[in-house]
Amino acid sequence: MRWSRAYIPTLRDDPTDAEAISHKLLVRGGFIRQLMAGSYSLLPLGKRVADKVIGIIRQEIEAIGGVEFELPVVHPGEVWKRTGRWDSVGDELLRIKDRRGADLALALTHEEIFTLHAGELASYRDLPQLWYHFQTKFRDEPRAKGGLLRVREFVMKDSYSFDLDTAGLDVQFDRHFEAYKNVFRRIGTDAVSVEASSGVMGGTESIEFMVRSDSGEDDIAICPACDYAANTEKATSALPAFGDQVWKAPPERFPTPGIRTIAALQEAEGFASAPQQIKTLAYVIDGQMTLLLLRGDHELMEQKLIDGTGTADIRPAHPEEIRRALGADPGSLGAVGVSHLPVIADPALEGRTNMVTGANEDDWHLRGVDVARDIEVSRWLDLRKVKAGEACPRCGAALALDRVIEVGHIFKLGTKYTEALGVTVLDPDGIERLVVMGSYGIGIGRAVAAAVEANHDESGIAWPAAIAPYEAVVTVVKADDPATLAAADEIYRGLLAAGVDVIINDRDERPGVKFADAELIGFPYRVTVGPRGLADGEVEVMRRRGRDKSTLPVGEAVAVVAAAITAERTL
RNA sequence: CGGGCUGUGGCGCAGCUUGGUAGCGCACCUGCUUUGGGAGCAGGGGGUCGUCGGUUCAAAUCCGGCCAGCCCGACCA
Repeated sequence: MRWSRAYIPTLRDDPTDAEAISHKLLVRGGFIRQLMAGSYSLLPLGKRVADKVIGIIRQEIEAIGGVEFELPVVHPGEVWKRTGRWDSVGDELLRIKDRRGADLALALTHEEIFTLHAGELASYRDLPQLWYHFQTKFRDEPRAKGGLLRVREFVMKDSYSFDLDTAGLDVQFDRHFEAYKNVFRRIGTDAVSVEASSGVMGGTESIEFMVRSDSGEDDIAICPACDYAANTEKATSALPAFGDQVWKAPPERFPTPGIRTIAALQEAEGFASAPQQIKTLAYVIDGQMTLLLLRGDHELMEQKLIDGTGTADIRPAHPEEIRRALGADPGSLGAVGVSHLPVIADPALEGRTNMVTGANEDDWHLRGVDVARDIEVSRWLDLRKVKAGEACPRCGAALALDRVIEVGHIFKLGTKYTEALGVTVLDPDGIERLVVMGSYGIGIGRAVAAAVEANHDESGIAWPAAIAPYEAVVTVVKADDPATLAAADEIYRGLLAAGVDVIINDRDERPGVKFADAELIGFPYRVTVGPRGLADGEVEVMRRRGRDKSTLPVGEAVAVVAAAITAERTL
């Protein structure tokens, strides 16, 4: 490609609306432009990178037996109604009507439609199957942000496995796990796999692939000593036993005028350190007011509540509701003596005695509470958010918390969708069996952004060769000098002939501008051809990563660069 | 959805308080000089000031509605 014929609109300044590094660099480098909130056009460079990522994913999924489809983006609402997601998903699903008034939905994901097609499977002999495609999804996120990191419209690779039983699903799941590790390594991200919540997808087990970045929106707990790693939506930790002093008497009321917070109570009373308090939260779950109990210094992780109760219909109770149900305002609540409401308690409270909690009367608290004796717990459920430094549940080492970007997610779906849509096959005994499914996604744009987050420096992006928009740039120092241009052109053609994806910067610009653009865009190799070097029969080769330069005889440049790129391409 | 903020040429911004000929830097075009790390000089092109309405002799500027975008939070496969 000749730069003079390409469309590469680079910008000198960061766009004002960008925060994330990948957002700034992708816009400045001329890879993407925003159309509206959460919606980006890929410019030619962005398209080339995305295509290379797609190519790598395609290779890896084909390698584990995947066959490629392409499913529509506009779906009949009826299918989404049959699986129940028309109602359960909410406003994220963009609904439209056609001219006849029929309900349509924009694809949020493609479980429904792939499962529908799987209805043609008839025999166990047809299984296993592994189907995938690259297709646009639209999710009407309330708040898009971070450039390509969190958008409303995006292309995803999603694959779906169909098996006769869970053993088959396990095999396909494990194969995806390996394939995903390969993909993320090849695109230059050091992705870690973590246990995850399955959210509204349903299913029994799921693993997320995470890339560390301050621009991320998820947190993971990761053990430095063993292989434990989990999304904080799911992570747990081992807590040391708390040495409570025994209090034999029944709970005792004591006045706490004006005290409404755990911190204030800890401040006021020596016997009420935060871990000695019971935090009481009032939530409305599926319309039912419920008390949630946590240790005073612990925080609620709402996703655990959703996963544990099996409903996403949860919200904190309003102050009026609380007053009506308990007779006190938040800050003075407790579960002692409460029998008319369900009480869900975190296991960190199990067996604790001599604790402090609200008395359900403003300005009064109770001390000497024995959880087992004084509180009617209807259900124990891990609800707390893990904190950095707590002990790994497997090996006891201190857990670290990292901010990450979710770049891939694989789910064991089971029969949720095949059951809803009636997808069965006959097994060897002629018995009808529900097909067992898995689903596996990678967001292409997010993977590109994550690769930038992981591969950049102060002057721009430093793409891994495998996904760079071009693997090399030939920079013509003096484009209006025929001899220089001719020499550069010869190297350019030589690289093309050697199979290198190369662009020649033949524009009549000052060298500094061309160097800066090359580094901003992040081509892995730069060959600089100028009159000064040519006078000595030399050109300069610079590797983007590390920016180490070397001077080579003109005649050797093609072979050296081609060899270096060939080696890096397959890393 | 709650809170904060912003819409002025392709990009980044000033002008708005105190109404009166729309301005700066970058980018772009022409010429000359320059050319191995974001050149200099000279000349030039380009803007319904987000949008609709109101106030006024007069609105980028004051008032109101709407729209869009950004940030924090809630939310999120």
